[in-house]
Amino acid sequence: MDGTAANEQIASPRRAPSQQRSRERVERMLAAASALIAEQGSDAMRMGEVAERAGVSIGSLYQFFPDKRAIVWALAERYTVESQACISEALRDVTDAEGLGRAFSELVDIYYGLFLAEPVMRDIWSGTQADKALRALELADSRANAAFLTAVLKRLRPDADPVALDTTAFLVWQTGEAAIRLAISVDRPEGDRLVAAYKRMALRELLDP
Amino acid sequence: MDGTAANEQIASPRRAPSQQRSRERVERMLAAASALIAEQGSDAMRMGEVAERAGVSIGSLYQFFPDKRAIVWALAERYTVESQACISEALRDVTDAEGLGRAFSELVDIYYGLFLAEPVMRDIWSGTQADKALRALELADSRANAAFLTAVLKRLRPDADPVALDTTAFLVWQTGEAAIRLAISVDRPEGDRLVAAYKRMALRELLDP
DNA sequence: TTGCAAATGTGAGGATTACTCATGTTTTGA
DNA sequence: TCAAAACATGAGTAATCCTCACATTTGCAA
Repeated sequence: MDGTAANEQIASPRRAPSQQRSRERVERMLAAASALIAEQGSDAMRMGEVAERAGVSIGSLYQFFPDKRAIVWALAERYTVESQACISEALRDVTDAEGLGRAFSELVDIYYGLFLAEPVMRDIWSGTQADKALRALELADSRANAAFLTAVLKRLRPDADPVALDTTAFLVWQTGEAAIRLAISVDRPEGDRLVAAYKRMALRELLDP
Repeated sequence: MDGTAANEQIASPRRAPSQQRSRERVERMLAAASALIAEQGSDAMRMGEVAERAGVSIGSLYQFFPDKRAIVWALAERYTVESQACISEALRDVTDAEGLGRAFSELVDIYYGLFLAEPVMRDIWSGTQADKALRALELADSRANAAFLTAVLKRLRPDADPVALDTTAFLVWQTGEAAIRLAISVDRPEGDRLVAAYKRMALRELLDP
């Protein structure tokens, strides 16, 4: 996993941990950051607090992370990799319209549940769009996820315009993330209704050219 | 990312300008902030720079704006008020499905154009979701805009479940904003395709229960 | 006009925080 | 064994938001 696509702009180089001891310490730093983001949000997260909670010095933090955003970025990348594997698997074996309907619905539920349950993910995807680099990561991630959808669509409709299918998949994915973000920021019952409505709308677009 | 903690919920109130002189100065402050946001983004905007460019002292800035966010908020509110009037007018006279189709398509184009043309708006709506208060404003704004759509839907389908119509309108609006945000962050031709695809998807949902 | 309170204007300085760097400690590998 | 590389430290630096004590201007009643 290179992940250099969105890394161009920031990337002050930092040493990667090569010893067992430092690898464990980096894990503690990430865990501390994750906990703090869950409690207060990434904006309110203080580097000194991360260091203190991880039981390391401020200097050690900067030994492995070039700046504050890099910590959030590292956490975001983990979720990204994890969820991409999940999506790839869910859509791999889809061969017909009904299968797509089932898989898509399931996928939306999984994402919705993930956002509801993971405060860090929630914060990262709804609270760091100000950051150009993270926004680029999100866009690249969204494109990659949409590509799985595109592949399925091409299998279902081999004669359709590939560019149109690509556009549809990208749109469906991006609006899906928006719908879920919306759903988690309102009351639970309304959120559930919104997610259900989104599924209907998106599936119609996916299944009917 | 920001210099100072924003742990407090809402900014403390500040005196509103009551004299002609101060009203003009506040205008200059907002104009300066707008220009700086257009140039560098709201995150990179420095209060000292705003003051200097407006030809006022730092203290004067804080006389009328409790903090940095308040300036961005004030600019955002202007656009909000303006666009709400536009939406209300566009949807007021819709009485049939065809009319809704036309009005909706037009509205999406207007929004798309606005986002493309106004760097400040672009920054505000894609770069301030980190801010809890601004996110709340955006949500309230979205709800208000969706309400215009709901009113139209109720006129077109008086027998349908009002809650379902409400959900549909809210979903369509929110995903529309997401689609447009996506469209302006990719290449122009792809953006145009995405907006067109969104229109198709949303209109199908709006017109067909 | 005059006087005075309220509104407005000012900018040096307080407070916070991301980040650096000189220096000390531990691990590696030959 | 020992030198070099990796790692650890935390006081200090720079940047920035925002305050506050004091100066100036404006509105307005006497």
